[in-house]
Amino acid sequence: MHEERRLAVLRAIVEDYVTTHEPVGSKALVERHRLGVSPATVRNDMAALEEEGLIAQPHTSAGRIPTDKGYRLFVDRLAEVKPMSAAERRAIASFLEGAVDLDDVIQRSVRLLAQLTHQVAVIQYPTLSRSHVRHIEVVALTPTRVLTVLILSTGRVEQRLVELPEEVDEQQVADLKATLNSAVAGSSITDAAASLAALPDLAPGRPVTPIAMLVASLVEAMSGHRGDERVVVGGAANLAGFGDAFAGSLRPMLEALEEHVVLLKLLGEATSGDAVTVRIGAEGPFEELSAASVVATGYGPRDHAIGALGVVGPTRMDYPGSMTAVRAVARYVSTILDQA
Amino acid sequence: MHEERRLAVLRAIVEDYVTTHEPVGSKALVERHRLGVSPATVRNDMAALEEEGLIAQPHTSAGRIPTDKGYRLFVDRLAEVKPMSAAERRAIASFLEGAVDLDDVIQRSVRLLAQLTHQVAVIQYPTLSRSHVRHIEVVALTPTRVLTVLILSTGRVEQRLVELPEEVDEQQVADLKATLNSAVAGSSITDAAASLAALPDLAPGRPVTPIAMLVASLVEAMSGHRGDERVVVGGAANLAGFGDAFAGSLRPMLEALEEHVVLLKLLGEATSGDAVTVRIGAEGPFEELSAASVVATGYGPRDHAIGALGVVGPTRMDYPGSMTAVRAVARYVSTILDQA
DNA sequence: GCTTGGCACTCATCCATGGCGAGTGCCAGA
DNA sequence: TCTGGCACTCGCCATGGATGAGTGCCAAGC
Repeated sequence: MHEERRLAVLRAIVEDYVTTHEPVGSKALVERHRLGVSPATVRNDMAALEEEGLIAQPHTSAGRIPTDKGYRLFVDRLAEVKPMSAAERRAIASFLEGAVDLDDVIQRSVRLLAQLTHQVAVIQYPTLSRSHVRHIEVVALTPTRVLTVLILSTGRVEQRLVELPEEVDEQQVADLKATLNSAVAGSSITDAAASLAALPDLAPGRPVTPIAMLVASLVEAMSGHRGDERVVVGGAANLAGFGDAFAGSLRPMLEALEEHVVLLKLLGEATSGDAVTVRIGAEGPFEELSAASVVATGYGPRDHAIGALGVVGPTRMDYPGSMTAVRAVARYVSTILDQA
Repeated sequence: MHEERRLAVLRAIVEDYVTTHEPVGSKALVERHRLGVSPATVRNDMAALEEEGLIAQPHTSAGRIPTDKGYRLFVDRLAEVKPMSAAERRAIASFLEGAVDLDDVIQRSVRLLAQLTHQVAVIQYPTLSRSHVRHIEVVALTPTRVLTVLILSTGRVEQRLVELPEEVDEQQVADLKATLNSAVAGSSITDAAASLAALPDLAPGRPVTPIAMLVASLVEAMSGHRGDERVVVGGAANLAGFGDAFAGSLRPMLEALEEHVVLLKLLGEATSGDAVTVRIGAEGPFEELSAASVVATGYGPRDHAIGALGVVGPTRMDYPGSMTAVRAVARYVSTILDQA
């Protein structure tokens, strides 16, 4: 009943399968890992592991491969944190430090993450809901054409062009801008949206319609109607490398990656807490991704994640390595966004 | 020497191969197309076509498939313009008319095009160089932190956050903004960049450094350093459908699609003139895409394309259909951007 | 009671074989 | 110039046996 050794065998199976991509047999196992026992013993352990549903054989006379449940146990209890090499740390820092704006940070991060893990990387833009308003700008381009610009603490900028039914003059615009800023600057975006919704009533003397329209455009921008849906995918080419793992299901995979809604839900799950979340295979509600695992985590200030990032790969991926990379990149992104 | 019939045979071969994806033999050809001659005759014609390098056999006892040269001749001289059905027109219109801003137009268009052609669609954002400046906004967020916003005639908005080494006050900002707008509003972006580059010298009385920095950020934004590189890809999932055509070369394909520089060059070629450009197989300088064809065209006001869009697919694609779809979508995008 | 070597057994993979059939090229006749 | 006929080529597929990796079980040993 050497429970320990059985787990050591499971770990060895996972590690070997992840590197070779081939079912691993008892003999190969004892050769590659110094388990100190004979293949026959390992076979007995394997039988027990199979009984527990942690490993399986693709066909009768083949070696074993881990099941989703096996990977789960591996991730939860067996995986050791893989430290980053100094070289890797430096690579990350130098890769990201040249970024000039938010788009650039996101762009670079997604590439970096894909490159580090050799998998498909996914990054969500900072959520509007967790950020607060830094400034509101209102610009009259023509008397009936006004641009509203919303600048958020995350560095994100949302703008809306509003076509007005009647003219407004410079003074009105300046007044409105002052009113808006004093009302909402500094408050969280949800509070701000609420304050704004109450605003037009407060100024009954002015022509109601244009201002209401402008405020509406801001509220709409704040509600993040479209903004929140932004996700960036990188390293899709790595999908080709997974070849055999996704043999038949390449199309659903690609579709899921284009279907940002799915990705957002996936990343949303990872946003709470600051630990790295691992979703393995068919765990969770996404059938399209039942052959894939997701390693993700939130980024942003401690316990106030404003976005999430992660990687998507075959279930037979290098979990420790991916987790380390995801954690490291999230940390860097957090600090960069913080100081911006 | 029935030159005509030989070409009819070529056309038939292309059409059959495009639909069946299998080498087409002489017998099948006379059955499916009323050529009015026997298989034997067709075989003679085929031999001649092969002699000319327009078709080829994958192996000795197989049917023929068109070569790149064959497709080229088909596209140039044989393809008939395929009219759009009323239903398709309506689908396009309804698909695009709900768009709220530039991002949305691009997003919807790329999806639409992918859906219409069942291929990978690519759209370039409107180029900066062809547009002109509508307005410049300068906002001091804090005394040392200024946001410059550049609003272009295409609806595109570029913003840059500038960190200043010394403080500026409201008045300076307002002055600068007025100066900038009177200097460049309405002029083309290239002219504007030139004017701005000359500006700082014109105001020797003011603290030179902050203003110079702001102007520099605008010039940088205008030069489109990063802005011009924006391309959106849609329908990558359709790659999976090409399966056999790209069997081994799926990875390079995906890489090329992520490598926006390549796509931009590709689309750049199509920007001149308002005809639909077709690049078949290894034509052109992109080895990564030697197994693919590109159908693209510019969009924007007549003879002043401000961007390009198109589809990428296997050489054995439905050229007439793709060309029609690309042309139609480009036209709709042009009108929508024009009225925005 | 756990471990181990031995052994029979299962099956996927590989390769050679041979039949089948699609498709061709050529030729003689209309 | 077209057509039917005919021999020929060659990829595809199903068959079948050899191979070998890997297993499960059992009896003996520590």
